[in-house]
Amino acid sequence: MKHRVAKHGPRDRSVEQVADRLHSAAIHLLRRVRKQDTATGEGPARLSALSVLVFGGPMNLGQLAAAEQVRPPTMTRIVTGLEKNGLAERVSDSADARRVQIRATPKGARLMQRGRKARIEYLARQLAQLTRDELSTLGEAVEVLQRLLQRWT
Amino acid sequence: MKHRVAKHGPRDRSVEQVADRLHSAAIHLLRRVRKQDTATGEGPARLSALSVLVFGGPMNLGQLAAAEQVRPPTMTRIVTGLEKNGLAERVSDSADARRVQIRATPKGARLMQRGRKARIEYLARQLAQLTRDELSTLGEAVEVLQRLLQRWT
DNA sequence: TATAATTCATTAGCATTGCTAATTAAATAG
DNA sequence: CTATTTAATTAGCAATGCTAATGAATTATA
Repeated sequence: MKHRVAKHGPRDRSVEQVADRLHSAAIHLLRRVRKQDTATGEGPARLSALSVLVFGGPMNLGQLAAAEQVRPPTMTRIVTGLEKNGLAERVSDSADARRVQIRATPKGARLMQRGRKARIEYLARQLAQLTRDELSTLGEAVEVLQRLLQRWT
Repeated sequence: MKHRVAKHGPRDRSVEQVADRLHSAAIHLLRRVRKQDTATGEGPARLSALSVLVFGGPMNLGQLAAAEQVRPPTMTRIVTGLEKNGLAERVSDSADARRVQIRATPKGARLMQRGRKARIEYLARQLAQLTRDELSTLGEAVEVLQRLLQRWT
């Protein structure tokens, strides 16, 4: 027990410190990057859903809602907005008439690629200020995060 | 020139790769953490503004709007909401009657501390799955990010 | 098979949060 | 003393989140 306690105390504090800073950094990072996205003329929810459609392929409304961690009525409205702007379309499911397949249109895919490009280039311009070591650390950390997010409960 | 190009090509691709993944990871991280915050009964904009007040001290509405990167009318409404719930209050500025000082109430400070605690503990529980090395990498990366965000243009 | 229960999407209605334009009140400049 | 500028607010629009209720289709069951 003793060595467990001795290991746990400092470890936990460090974990919480990282957690706190990570949270803060994520907020401030996204707040800045988001401004780039306004150039597309679409809101964040639509862009995020469109991104899932473009990079993940067509899916049902319910699946899309789950992927975006949003309730179905919310996703209904997001998809309606995307459809209105010609970025996605509803396709009726032949097997089950209750379901609706949602898929990105070519226009939607183009907008997504463009927006993604602008966003990443903007971020990359900022990251270019880092030293090679710092960038390398950041790269490793992002991979750690990706793995963590995959098995997140 | 030649060695610059040789260094630049691969470097840029890597920067963009990190940028892309960083963006995605930040989005998904916050999306999950945000759900914890709903337990406070306050929306994200109010919690974020309250956080600035609690940890940064009282300030004018305009300053608060700038700190939160929103327009003054938006902040007016956020402050009104906080005030309605007894979490912050408006204090008239003695020097300049156009200005309004906003400050967190004790209740607001308590809610903030509690919310922050819950949020960080939640995040920390997830981070606790990481190895010591992974956590250390993440810790370093977060510091890199913090420095970068400070000198962000 | 006929009916009951479930599932998927939508509609309706509410609250929050972002914006711009216009307004009000106060301070400052000319 | 008037004109301009500045700080905050009000008014009004759009996007995004929610729950509850509805409609339509599928699946389970009596």
